[in-house]
Amino acid sequence: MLSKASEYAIRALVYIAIKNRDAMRPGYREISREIEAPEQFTAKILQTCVRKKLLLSVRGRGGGFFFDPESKPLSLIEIINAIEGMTLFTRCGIGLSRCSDTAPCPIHKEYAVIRDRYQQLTTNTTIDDLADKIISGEGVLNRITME
Amino acid sequence: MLSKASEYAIRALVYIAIKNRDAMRPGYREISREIEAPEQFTAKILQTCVRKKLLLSVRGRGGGFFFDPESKPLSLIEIINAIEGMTLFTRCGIGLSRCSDTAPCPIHKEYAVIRDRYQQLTTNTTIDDLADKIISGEGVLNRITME
DNA sequence: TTTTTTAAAGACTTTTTTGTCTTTTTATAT
DNA sequence: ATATAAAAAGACAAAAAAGTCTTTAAAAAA
Ligand code: FES
Ligand code: FES
Repeated sequence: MLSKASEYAIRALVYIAIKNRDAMRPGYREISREIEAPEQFTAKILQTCVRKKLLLSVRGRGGGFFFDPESKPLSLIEIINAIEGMTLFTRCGIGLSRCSDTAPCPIHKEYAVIRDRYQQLTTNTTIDDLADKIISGEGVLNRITME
Repeated sequence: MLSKASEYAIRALVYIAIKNRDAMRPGYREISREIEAPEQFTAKILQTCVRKKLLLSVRGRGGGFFFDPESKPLSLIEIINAIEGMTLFTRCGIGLSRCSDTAPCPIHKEYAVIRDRYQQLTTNTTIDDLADKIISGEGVLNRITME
């Protein structure tokens, strides 16, 4: 399971990508409101993303967060790695100090398949992919308007 | 990712199952040593398992932990549920306050497949299955002896 | 009955994660 | 220039998870 920080990061970056398409640069207040995340915690997580070069920001009036239009599509795994590292994808399923093909734990074979599929999913899915789904109405980023 | 407590619980119960086959009832000192887990923390987790009726124990000389030979095979998901609950299997992949098929987040479809496979794995795998693999040499429970 | 061995119980501590608050810096608008 | 609006920075606080310590209860052996 992802950390809350990673979850907030993904939701925030998707929201930013969506607004960027309309040439807008949202601030952390707006972002945190729209993704239902704590304001200052969201700000801190976005700072981390900027420091790790996943995202750009400008300060002062009219400032906010935005993506470099030149940069290549951002995969979810890059965000996860920036926020919490890669342990989710390398750790043993029952907590042995390391995962090993040659000295596997008793669920290694089955667990590794699932863990690898999750890694593939996060590697092959980009922020833009998710933004597309929100725009097309196939998905939502919050639980503000309920069915 | 499982909590450390769940990981220790699974390893501990597998070890107990193995020893029980030789009519032995290990104590938490032995168990924690063999699964490389903190002694008192292991004891606390085993207490929880006993309280939740996953396991039996006897105090005093010659006492220790053991399974009721009458009880049905114990699946990993029952242990996980006892220790940390079911949120791993019900939670939204990007942290929306609830997961929903009708108002899905943008990775719901793909994520739910993986999450459900993990649920199936933990539902269909029993402590005895894992004990079998240790006994047959197909798997290990610690990293004490390394290749 | 006393000693020994074991789990149970619960208070306590430490570490990690999550979250908040205040001040500083930077950019823009007036 | 000054005021305003925004992110950056960093100290701080709260909550959760992980782990430890001490005492109590129970069972069996001596
Ligand atoms: S050794 Fe446990 S998952 Fe690989
Ligand atoms: S709504 Fe996000 S995984 Fe189901």
